[in-house]
Amino acid sequence: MASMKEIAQKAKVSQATVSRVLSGHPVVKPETRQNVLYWAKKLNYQPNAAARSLAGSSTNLLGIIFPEIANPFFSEILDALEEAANFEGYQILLNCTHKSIDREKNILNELKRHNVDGIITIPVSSDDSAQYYKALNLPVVVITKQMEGFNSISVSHYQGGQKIAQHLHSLGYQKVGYVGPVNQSTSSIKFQGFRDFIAEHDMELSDVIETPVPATIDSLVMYQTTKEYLNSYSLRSQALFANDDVTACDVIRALSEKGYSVPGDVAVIGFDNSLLAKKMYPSVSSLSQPLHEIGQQAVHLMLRILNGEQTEVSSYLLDTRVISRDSTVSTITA
Amino acid sequence: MASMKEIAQKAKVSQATVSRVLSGHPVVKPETRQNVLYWAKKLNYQPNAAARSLAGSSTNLLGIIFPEIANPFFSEILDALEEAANFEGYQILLNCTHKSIDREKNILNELKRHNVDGIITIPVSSDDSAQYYKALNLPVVVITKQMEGFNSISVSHYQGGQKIAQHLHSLGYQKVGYVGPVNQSTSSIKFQGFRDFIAEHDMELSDVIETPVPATIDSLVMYQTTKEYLNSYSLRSQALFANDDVTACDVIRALSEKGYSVPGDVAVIGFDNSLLAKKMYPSVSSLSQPLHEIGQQAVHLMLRILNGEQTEVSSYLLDTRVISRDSTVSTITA
DNA sequence: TTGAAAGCGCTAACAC
DNA sequence: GTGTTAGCGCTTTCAA
Repeated sequence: MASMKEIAQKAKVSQATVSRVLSGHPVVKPETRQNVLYWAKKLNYQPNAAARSLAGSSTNLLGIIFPEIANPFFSEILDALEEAANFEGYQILLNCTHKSIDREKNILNELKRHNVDGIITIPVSSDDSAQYYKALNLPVVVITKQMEGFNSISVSHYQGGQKIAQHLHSLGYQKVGYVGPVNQSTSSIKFQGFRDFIAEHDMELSDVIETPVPATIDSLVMYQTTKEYLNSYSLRSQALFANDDVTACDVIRALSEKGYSVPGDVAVIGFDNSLLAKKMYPSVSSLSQPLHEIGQQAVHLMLRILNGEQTEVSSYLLDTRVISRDSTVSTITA
Repeated sequence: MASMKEIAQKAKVSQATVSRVLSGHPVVKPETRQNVLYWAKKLNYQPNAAARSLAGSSTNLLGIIFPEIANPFFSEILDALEEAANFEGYQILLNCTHKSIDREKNILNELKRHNVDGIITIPVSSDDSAQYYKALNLPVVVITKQMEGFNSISVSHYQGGQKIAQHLHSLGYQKVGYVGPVNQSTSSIKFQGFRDFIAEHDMELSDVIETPVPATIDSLVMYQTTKEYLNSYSLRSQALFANDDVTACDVIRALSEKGYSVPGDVAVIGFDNSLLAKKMYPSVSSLSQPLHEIGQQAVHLMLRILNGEQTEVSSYLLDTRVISRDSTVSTITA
């Protein structure tokens, strides 16, 4: 690969001048600049990232930490993240915790070695992960959730839960239920918003189907738990709020297999508005998180931090809205 | 961050000795080694990747090039790729072409700058992309398709098309149709296998719904094209082969909206066996590509190349099989 | 078995 | 405006 040295020789200037030209330093004489640029182009010069990094400049590397990739919710965000980062001239180092805090620690060490300029992360735990990120002393942007003391881009899960309840309320459903984890961080917040709205309106929480947090997207645990519940109890709800779209799909399957029609007998609404909700037939109503925007904003926030334009820590909450589809209001003509 | 120099000072040896110990050079005296390791651990030493790279060793960086991320087919492979790579101590530089060959060229330059050890890619075009990869002079592994002159891990799309036809044949469907692009590389090969099987058996290709290649996963073009076809012609097929699972979902929606029941009136089968096929209700029959294995094998093949254990170019074809689900054989009790 | 020293390609401070 | 020079943290000869 062509180096600055070669360009310097061809252009008959010093290597420092080449550096000046290529890093846009203004003092160079126009014709010298032209000449250097000519040779740089001719030799298809690509700056050596390692050398740049070593010599003290930035790496233009962003570390990305996700719990899981093969989940439409995450992969849509990743898509946006990649696009925004590359547009801004950054490369992405992709890492996956699989929800293990030990993996997360290792990843953090790896990213440190590679001198990433910053990290955009969905941390394993909002409580336990914080110390490790703090110790890095690097710009960090947390996404899809909040972590005390860190910049974040997310949505209000509490308000999301409320909006879901409100949607069901506006459709006239009075007895409603919830399917999902009840103690896990974001899930419990959604649930709380949901319950609070119910309590304040003429509604009743008729069923709570508590599920474990699934380890991977392939887990059948939400389906199984729902199926068992339906086998053991008679469902009292007219509408069910599923903790996310994956769960919603599983709930619809379980209900359908037990002979309930959706939404005829029971309405179902998910959370995230990921690909699954859109592609299912009947399509699944869902609370829309602006996935693309989360990715984009995360990158832009990171850039502001790197440019010193943003120094104080802040949490940005993006807007959500209910996307009403077939699973709560049928448009299907029988 | 602790450097070798610091360790050298603490351990009272030269920096060269520290390097020897940490890179596993055998000549070091055991007690010296122990001492150095003690300090390395104590200072939580992390080797500086840039310095390593610059000093001539490998970067442990793998470039990954995908056309798109927010597609379950790709994101499942990416998941496996990340896991295998990290397990082997490699970091992944993720890049997305969005099916543009210009983007692809830029990405290749970016990866070159970062001195990646190798590239695992789904090239934009099996014909036009080749030259740019060749020019890099880096180890390349192509996945999910084949590219002349390059190592690859994929499945036989021709055989896949045949297996689909065979599956439909074995279920007694005689009039069958196809939905998807007919001229695009892999799609046309699937279609050819499908047609050849039909020609050799007592079957008839009754409908061909040609669609454009969708630009993104959010494209509604397959749905729309199918809907228009159904509006214009009366469907003659008893079963439809959809070019991939995303298309299958769209086809099921279009059919259902037109009053066809699936599989009662028309059976539908997809290709890839991605998340969508599994999570849909009714679930979608599909030709299973071993997505996890493709990712894993790609990384392992890359390692063999990097270790000089594999020098000649070869194409590996992994096994596929039909996963029979609700959309071809209903298990749903009405 | 260990140390000294060169050099990877670049940035940035300093001198002219 | 431009050249010279000193590192950045490591790997790798070459000597001792």
